[in-house]
Amino acid sequence: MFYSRYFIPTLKETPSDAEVISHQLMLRAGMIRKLSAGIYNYLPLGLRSIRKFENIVREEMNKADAIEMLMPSVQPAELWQESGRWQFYGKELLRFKDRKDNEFCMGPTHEEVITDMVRREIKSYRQMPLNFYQIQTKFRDEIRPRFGLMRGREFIMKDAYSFDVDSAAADLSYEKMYNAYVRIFERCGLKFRAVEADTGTIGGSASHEFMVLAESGEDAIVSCNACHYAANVEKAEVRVPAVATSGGKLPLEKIATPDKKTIMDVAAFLDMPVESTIKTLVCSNGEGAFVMALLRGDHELNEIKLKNAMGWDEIRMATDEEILAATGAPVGFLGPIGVKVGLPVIGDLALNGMVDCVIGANQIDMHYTGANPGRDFVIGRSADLRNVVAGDACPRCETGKMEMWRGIEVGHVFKLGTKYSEKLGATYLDADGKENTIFMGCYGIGIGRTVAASIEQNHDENGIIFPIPLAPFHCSVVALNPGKETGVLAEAEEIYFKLEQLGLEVLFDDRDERPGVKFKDNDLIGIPLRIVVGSKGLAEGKVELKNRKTGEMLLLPIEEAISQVKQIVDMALAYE
RNA sequence: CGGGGAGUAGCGCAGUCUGGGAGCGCACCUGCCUUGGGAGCAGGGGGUCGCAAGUUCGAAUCUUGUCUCCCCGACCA
Repeated sequence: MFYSRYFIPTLKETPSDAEVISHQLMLRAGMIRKLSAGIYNYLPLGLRSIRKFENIVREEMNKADAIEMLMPSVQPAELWQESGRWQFYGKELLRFKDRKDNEFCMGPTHEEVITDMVRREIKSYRQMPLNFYQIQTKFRDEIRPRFGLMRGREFIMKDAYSFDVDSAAADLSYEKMYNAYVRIFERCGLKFRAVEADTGTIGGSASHEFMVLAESGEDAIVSCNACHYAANVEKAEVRVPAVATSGGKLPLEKIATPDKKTIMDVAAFLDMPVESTIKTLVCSNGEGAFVMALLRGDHELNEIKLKNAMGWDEIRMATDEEILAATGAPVGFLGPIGVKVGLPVIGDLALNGMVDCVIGANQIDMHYTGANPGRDFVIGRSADLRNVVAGDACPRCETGKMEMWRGIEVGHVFKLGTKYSEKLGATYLDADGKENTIFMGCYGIGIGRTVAASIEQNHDENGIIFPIPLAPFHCSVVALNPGKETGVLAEAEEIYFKLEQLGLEVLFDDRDERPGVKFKDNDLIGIPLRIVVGSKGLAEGKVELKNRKTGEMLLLPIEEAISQVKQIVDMALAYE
């Protein structure tokens, strides 16, 4: 590609509304431009990277026996009403009507559409297993789009849906996809973790998220430093603590704690370690049900765990007014002793080993000391309710300690079971002629998000450092002073054609610009390898080869520079 | 949806408090010059000051309304 005839509108200054580094660099490198909140134009350079990733995904999906197809982005409301998600999905689903007043939505995902197709076409166990995928534009009317391609409203996604005769067969399909995902992200040269995850609104029995590790990641994840256990903190299990049954020594005593409403204040006021305090939180399912949750003072409530423990669909912290009504006590001094009858009390597992604690007295400006679970108050039930923290013991192995990371969720695989096939009536006849419900799985990869994540993980002060498999071009040829040194331009052009003949994707910087401008642009847009052709080197028959990632710079004979580029690129693209 | 901030040239911003000429840097165009890390000089083009209404002799500036965008939170594959 001749740079002078291409379109790469780079920016010297950082646009003020870009927060994270990948967003800033994609704008500066001329890869994307914003059209509206969370909606972007993919400029030529950005599209090239996106296509690179799409093709890796496509190859690995095909290898894993998934079949490509394409579904519409506009979907009829009827299907969503049938699955029940027309009500459940909320404002995130962009809805509209056509001229005949029929209702439609922009597809945020395609379980309904694919299941509809399958129920019409699949009648026999002989037709399965099946796995359909597509790479397509989705729309989700996010409350707060941000971070450029990382969380857009319109975005490109690869989604796949598997159909199997039973749960065991579905497990195999799931495993195939999981392995394909590992290959995909390994091929891109990204540092990532596959973690156990909550299934959220999609539902289903099990799921893993694929997380690209990056400081700016929106998710907190943990992994064991000894075994393979890794999970999103939303889901990460706590090792059941050994129960100390020694019992409390101190008597229960009510003490005035004027105005001490937070755990830190109370602990400091009473000169007690925070670990000896119990905090009391009240949550609501939003439909009038409440629960009192007890945690060790320094622990953090995991709302998803509590929601799942209660079997609720929704959860939120209760408001101050609701708490007063439900418990009869003001926020800041809540406790389980003498609480209103009928309010369920659930305690975190960590409480089992605690003795002589500080706990709210359910009365303004009062706390109890010497409180002991079991002796002084009853915990209705015990469950894992808290967030895992770094250094916690691994729930799966004996020796491991948990490490914490930030991650960007780029892929998610779900075992759906029969959730959608049942609602939509997707069934088949087995060998005995008996009707059964199809078992499903669904598998997503954020295409644009992965490209953004790769930038988040690979950049320096000069710009993007693309891994070769995702780079818009493998290498560039920079002709120095082409306007004046016509010999240089001709020689550089020849090198450019030779590289292209080797099957390499080359950006030929033939612009009549000063060298500094070209170097800056080349670094900014993240071309992995750069050959500089100048009159001085040419006098000795040499050109300069620079590696964007390592910064290594070599003065080499022309043919050698060409063969080295070829070799480096081939090595980076090889995968097995 | 709650809290905070911002809309002035393609980008980054000043001007607004205290009403009266629409400005600066980068980018762009022309010429000269320069050519290994975003050069220099000279000349030039480009803006309904987000939109609407109001106050005023006069509004980017004051008032009211409205739209959009950004940040934090809640929410969210």
